[in-house]
Amino acid sequence: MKLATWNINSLSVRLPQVLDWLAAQSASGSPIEVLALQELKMTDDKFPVDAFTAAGYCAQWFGQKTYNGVALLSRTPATDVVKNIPGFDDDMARVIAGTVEEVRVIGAYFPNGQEPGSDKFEYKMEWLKGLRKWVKAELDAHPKLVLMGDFNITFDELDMWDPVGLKDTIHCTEEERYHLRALIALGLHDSFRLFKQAPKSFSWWDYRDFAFRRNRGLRIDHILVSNALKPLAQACLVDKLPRTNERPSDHAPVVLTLAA
DNA sequence: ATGCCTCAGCTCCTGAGA
Repeated sequence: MKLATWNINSLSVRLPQVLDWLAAQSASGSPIEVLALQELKMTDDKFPVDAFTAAGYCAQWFGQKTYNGVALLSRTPATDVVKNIPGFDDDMARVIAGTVEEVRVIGAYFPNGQEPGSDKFEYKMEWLKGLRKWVKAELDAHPKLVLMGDFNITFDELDMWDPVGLKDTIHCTEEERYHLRALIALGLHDSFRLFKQAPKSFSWWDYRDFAFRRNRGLRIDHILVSNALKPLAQACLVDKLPRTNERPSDHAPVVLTLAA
């Protein structure tokens, strides 16, 4: 069973690439069972549900005008769908959760935070606290759980192209990483680091300055698995191929393979 | 310190992203 997360930075622009990628994965013999998308940047009425149905996917979505917006695609229907964090008042569409094949899947677009000390950074910290409280309850109810998405946080220097120059900048501050480790402490694991990875492995590269070609990126898109799922994890990879497309998203998809 | 790029929208500039 393959699960993936991808911040596609406008679904209107990237829909053909998403469909191509899903088709290519299926053609390779192991289709993506669940795909979490972030940054749809569209209202719910614009969501291309027919295109995904035709591609063999069920869809749940939670859109918003201009910014944010998340979706959960799955080959079998998702049940018990939740949008945003229960109990956390939020006017941004950032979270969608559902149960697929007995696995609780949470797809999330974490706040960017803009700059340490800013209002947006404070919002990010409050959002992270709200998320943690809810994920703790979700884990109690669903031991087989995956939390994946665009976290907008690096774990450590391995996730940074320039650990010195980017020290304490947004996505790389101690305060953000504290919250990321607190999520891990609930009983989750960074599936990417369960496996040997090439040095300088990233999931996002700035559009500017030929950052992708120079591999100047960050690893900010993650797939966390619960204790119960950890023994089933077989591989976790960043698929950089879609980042070489014409008009790519600035993020690449991350793919986790779980034993059946 | 800023632009470098990309996207959406109150669209020929601005805000935001990361």
